[in-house]
Amino acid sequence: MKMSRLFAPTLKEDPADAEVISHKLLLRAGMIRKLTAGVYSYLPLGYRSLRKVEQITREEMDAAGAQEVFLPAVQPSELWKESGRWDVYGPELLRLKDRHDRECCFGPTHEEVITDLVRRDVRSYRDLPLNLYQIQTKFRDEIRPRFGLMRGREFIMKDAYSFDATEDGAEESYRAMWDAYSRIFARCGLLFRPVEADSGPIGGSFSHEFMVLAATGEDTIVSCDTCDYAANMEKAQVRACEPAESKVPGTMKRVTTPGMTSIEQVSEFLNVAPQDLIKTLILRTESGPVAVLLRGDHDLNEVKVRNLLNVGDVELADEWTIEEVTGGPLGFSGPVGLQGITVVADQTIRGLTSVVVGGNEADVHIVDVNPHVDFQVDRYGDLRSVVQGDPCPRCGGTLRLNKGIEVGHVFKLGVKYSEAMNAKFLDSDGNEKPMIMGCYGIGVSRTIAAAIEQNHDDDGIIFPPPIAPFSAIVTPVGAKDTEIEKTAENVYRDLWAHGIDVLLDDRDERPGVKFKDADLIGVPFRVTVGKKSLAQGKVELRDRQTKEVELVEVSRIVGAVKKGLESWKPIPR
RNA sequence: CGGGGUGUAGCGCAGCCUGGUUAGCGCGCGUGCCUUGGGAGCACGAGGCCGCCGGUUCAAAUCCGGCCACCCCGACCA
Repeated sequence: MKMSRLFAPTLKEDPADAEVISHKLLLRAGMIRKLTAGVYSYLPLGYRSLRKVEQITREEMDAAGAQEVFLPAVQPSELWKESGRWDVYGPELLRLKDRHDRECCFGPTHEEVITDLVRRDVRSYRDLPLNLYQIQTKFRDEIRPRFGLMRGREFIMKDAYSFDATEDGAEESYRAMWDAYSRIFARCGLLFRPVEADSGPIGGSFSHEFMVLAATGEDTIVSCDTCDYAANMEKAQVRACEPAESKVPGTMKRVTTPGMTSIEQVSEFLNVAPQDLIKTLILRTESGPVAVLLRGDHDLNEVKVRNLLNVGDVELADEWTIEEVTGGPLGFSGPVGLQGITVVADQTIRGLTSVVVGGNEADVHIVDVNPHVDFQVDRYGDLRSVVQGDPCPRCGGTLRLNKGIEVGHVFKLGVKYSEAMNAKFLDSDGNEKPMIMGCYGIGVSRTIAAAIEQNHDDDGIIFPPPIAPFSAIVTPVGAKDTEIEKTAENVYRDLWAHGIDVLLDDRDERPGVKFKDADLIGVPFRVTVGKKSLAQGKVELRDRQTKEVELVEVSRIVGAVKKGLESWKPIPR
């Protein structure tokens, strides 16, 4: 492709409405343009990159035994009512009406459609296992789309669905997808980590998220520095700790703490460490209010509370509820003397003695309080979020926190949809059973954004070659010079003939402009054809990632570019 | 949906508070000259429903009201 004909409008300045780096660079590099909030057009460069991610995904999905299909984007409400999600999904589901006033939606996901498809034609265990996937546009009407391709409303997703006759088979399908995903992201040239994720009410450890490591990621990944334990923040377990030896309990005392409502304030005012405070959070749940006790320096993990209490949703209670439940105002809640409310405590509390708690009265805290002596706890559990340096729940090593971007999710669905939608098969024993399902998603467009978040510098994008729109660019520089132009053209044709996606910057621009654009759009290798080196029969090969320049004889440039592309490795930055 | 902010040329912005000739600047775009190893220089030029609707006024980009769009923070996010 010749640059003079390429539709890639690059920008010198950051567009005002872009906040994160991938969004800015995608716009500046002329890869995408916004149509409306959370909805983007892919220009040639953006679409080429997208297609490369798609192609890698296809190859690995096919290799893993999955088959590609293409399902409708517009779906009838009947299917969603059958699965029960029409009423549950909420405003994120884009609902439409056709001319006959029939309700439809634009698919945010395809469990309903695929389950319907499979139940019609799959009757026997002999037809299982089956794994079908598609790459398609999804629409989720997010409350607040942001960050360009990172969280659009319309986006490209690869979604796969597996159907198995047995639990073992379902686990095997899951494993195959897990492996395929690892290969896909590795082949894309990305640094990533599969992490355990909370699987919600279905239970089990059958959910993993694939996280691209990037300092700007929105999600926090917890990983062990000794073993391969890795989980997201919601799921990461805190290693059970031994109860402390019971010291001789002191006698609790009420003290005045005027206006001291936060842990920091109380800690400073009474001159005690936050670790010696207990914070008492009042939560509202569908089965009434609950008091949760945490050590002062720890943070609540709502998912863990939901799982322990087996409730659907929890939220922090408002002032009014707190006053009703504890008798005191917000900021002074404590477990001593609490009546008629379930008290659950993080396991860490078990080991504490002589702590400070709220007095359930304005401007009052209580010091020298001892669990089990001065108050009772109904249930203990792991209720806090992991912090950097916590011991690994598996091996005792040290846990580290890193930022990441979720690009893939593998999930064991079980029989949720097959039962609701009557997707059954006849087993070898003659019994009708629901199929066991799994679903597996990759945010294809988000992967591009994540790749940029992970790989960029001040000059622009540093695309890993497998997903770069073009692998190389030939840049003739210097005054109009027939020999330079001719050599550049020949090198370009040569690279092209050897199957390398190559650009020729044939624009009548000054060298600086060409260099800036090549860097901005992230072409992995640049072949500069200029006067100085050409006098020795050589051209320059520059690595976008390392910025290293190598002088190469014109006749050897194809080999040098190929070698560079093949030996490319992601560098943590 | 709550809080904050912004809509003026393709992009980035000034002008608005304190209404008044022809609405500016930088980049980009076109033409010419010149220049050519990291976003050059000069000259000329094209390009505007000043977000939309209504109101106040002799007069509105500017003041008032309504609406719309977009961005940020929060709640939310297979």
